[in-house]
Amino acid sequence: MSDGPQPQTGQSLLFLTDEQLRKGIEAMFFAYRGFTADPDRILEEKSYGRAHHRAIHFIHRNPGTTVNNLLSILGVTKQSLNRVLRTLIEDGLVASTVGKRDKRERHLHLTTEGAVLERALSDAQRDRMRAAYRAAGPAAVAGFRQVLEAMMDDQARHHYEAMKDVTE
Amino acid sequence: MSDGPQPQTGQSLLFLTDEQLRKGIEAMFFAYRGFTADPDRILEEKSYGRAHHRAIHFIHRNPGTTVNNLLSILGVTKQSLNRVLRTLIEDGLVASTVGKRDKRERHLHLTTEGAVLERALSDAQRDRMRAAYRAAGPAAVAGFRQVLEAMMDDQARHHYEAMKDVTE
DNA sequence: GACAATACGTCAGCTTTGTTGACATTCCAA
DNA sequence: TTGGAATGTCAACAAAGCTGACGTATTGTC
Repeated sequence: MSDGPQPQTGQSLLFLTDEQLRKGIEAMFFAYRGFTADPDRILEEKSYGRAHHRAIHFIHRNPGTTVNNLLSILGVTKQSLNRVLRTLIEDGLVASTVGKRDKRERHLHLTTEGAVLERALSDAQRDRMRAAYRAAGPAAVAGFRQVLEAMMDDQARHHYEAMKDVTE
Repeated sequence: MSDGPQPQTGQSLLFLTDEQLRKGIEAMFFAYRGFTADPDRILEEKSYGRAHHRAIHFIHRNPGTTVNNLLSILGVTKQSLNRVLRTLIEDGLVASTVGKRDKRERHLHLTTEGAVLERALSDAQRDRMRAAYRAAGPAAVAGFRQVLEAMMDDQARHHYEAMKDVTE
């Protein structure tokens, strides 16, 4: 209602029609499938799943993170994360060390072997992302990131921003 | 390695660094969670899942589609789709009619009740998408769509484009 | 020192949604 | 007309999410 066709200055609001939004929705669906396809192939060989990938990715990004912190980043229950984490630790990809200051905490790191898998998964996913970025160009990429950030929940955006400035 | 800092003409290739790509990957992950959050809440009340949402969405977009066609759009096995479809048919949201020309085929439509749920889900998802679009602006939206399209598999892009011109 | 709160791990059981394999029906072409 | 291909259904199983309950070690507080 509030977005009726008010004659707008120059740049019209045509990009906010239901039809345009629907296409955006479908683009997200199809693109996300492409986004996960390449790592999925690698994971399948090792009989891991997407959950393992997510854990590995964020442990890599936040080395030494605690289980609780990882939980809130991933937005799953601890039972669910624990199952994944246990297999990764058993398989020697992730190391869990007792906290120095607080001995209740476990700090998570990738082992050398874990870092190898992380690199393989990351490379596969980045290759596709790079091709898409290159095809679309820098201006499109900026817009892409802007829209995605606006689509996040507040909590997710917080995590996202927190990791942003690791290397910036 | 291949994207070392080669001095580029004007517009640098800084947006293709591993770090930038990694942020794009994380943006996709967090944004997709937001993207599905609102419909998920509605679905939970009716004890349906995301798979039901996808089926309803694409049946709405391609009324009269066959099971096989829906299969190739959704990219799952027919057994998986069948379970979802069966509950939707039992619950009276989807109508399945035997094909006239080919009696092996089943043509799928939303019932009135199905269309009501589709609308509710669609509205919820579009609201978030609209807010993100509005916040980012038309230029960003164009870039967003460009990058997503470039990220799709060929087959997905084909389906995406095929549905594009329904109303254009 | 007693006791509540925190961080983590685990067990049991359930749901959704993906998989493979077997099977019925229908169409088409040799 | 008959055998193979295509379409869709049923059965059983696996991955990965969830809730709830409980145990243990540690921390911090009264």
